[in-house]
Amino acid sequence: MITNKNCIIRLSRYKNALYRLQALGFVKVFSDNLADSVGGTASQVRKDFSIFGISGNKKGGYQIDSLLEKLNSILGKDQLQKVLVVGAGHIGSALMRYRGFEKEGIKIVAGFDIDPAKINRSNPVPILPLDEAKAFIKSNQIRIAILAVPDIAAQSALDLICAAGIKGVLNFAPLRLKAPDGSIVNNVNLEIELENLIYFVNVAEKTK
Amino acid sequence: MITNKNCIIRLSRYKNALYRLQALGFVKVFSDNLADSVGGTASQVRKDFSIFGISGNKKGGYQIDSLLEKLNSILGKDQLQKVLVVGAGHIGSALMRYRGFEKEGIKIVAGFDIDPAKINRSNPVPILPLDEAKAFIKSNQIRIAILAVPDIAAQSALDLICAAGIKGVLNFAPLRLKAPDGSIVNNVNLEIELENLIYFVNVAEKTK
DNA sequence: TAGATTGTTAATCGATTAACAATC
DNA sequence: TAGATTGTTAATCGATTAACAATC
Repeated sequence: MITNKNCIIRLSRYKNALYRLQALGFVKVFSDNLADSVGGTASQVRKDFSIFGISGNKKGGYQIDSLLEKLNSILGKDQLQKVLVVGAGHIGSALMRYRGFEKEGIKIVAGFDIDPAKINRSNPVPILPLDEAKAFIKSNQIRIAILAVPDIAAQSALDLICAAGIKGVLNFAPLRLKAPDGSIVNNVNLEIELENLIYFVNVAEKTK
Repeated sequence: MITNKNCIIRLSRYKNALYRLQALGFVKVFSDNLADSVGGTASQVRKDFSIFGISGNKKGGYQIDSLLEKLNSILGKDQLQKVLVVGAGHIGSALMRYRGFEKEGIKIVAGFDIDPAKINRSNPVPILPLDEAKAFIKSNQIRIAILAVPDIAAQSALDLICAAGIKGVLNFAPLRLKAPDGSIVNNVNLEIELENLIYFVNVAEKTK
């Protein structure tokens, strides 16, 4: 099955839109409606669904509840996803306290840091010494981590957690990391996001 | 000039790579080297440059310092970019304290919140009442903002700051906002980033 | 000069969109 | 039935890559 990142992101958006439609009392949806809700085309909605073998009714559109079941299953949302945060600095701490993940079935189960002053085992999300990460990852079978450590520490922290069993990492350090074999690293680069925004704002300003 | 977001992101990466090469003592660079540093192809490097009329020497590659000058000018890095943060919750506060923007010439000049308890005018980055945002934006001519408020407040906060003169917004609220005319909204959706990662980790697991 | 590298055009690749037969 | 919507194939679009003449 050939799928690109954008396609999967659209599945997430469809899912979110479907929950909103469901909350409004809708029971079924047409590719047309769904396209409007996420800002795409009806063609693309049907195409995306067909890639995953999701089918509707030739005239009646799609049942929202069964569509949600299928999307949730594809997106791995039929089980709670345990995630850990490496780095308890500003960004890492904010993510540990962020409440938005819960409703998506994502639970941050622990944070890790090398700084002894940051350790706090009685926190709602306990902050543990990085030394203990390996054992924790193995015994809790964690596969996903958020990396929010200083640039200089990022590669070694990545290597450490991947060696312990982490398979997917969301990296906030603004540098390109070498993903160990068998692991995936996605990047959130805030500096580059802002630079990008500044570029397009400048362009819009000039062409005005 | 037709440019897509990916192309501009690559320009940022070239810039960052060039600073690293410069720090290592290099004076010139070939499209080949640069491609290696950012994980692209030499063709694409030359193509990207040609889009912006950047030329090198037929045999001698590119002078790093003059190349950096050109990239910095394109990316608007020849002047300090003043940015404000709307929402002084976990994420907003973390961004205000984040030191990584400075080295990119991006300065967070103020935060805004509706909660009187969050107001702190003597903070290194002062946190002001949202009421004052309009006057602040106008008198300081701010064009870029980071939006980190609860979902429910996001659209109205966006409308408010855009009406005051904000042209580009980096939005952290995980919902699709309607950008007022003349303004650009880019989204950082952490829930969707994690969902995406989880999907690809699951796929890798299955196909193994 | 010979060899190497650029700059640009052409070819390829992949993703999106349009079209339409199937069908409820 | 007539009309509307899906599912899929074909066409289009845009971005990336390859190729190569120009040239240092």
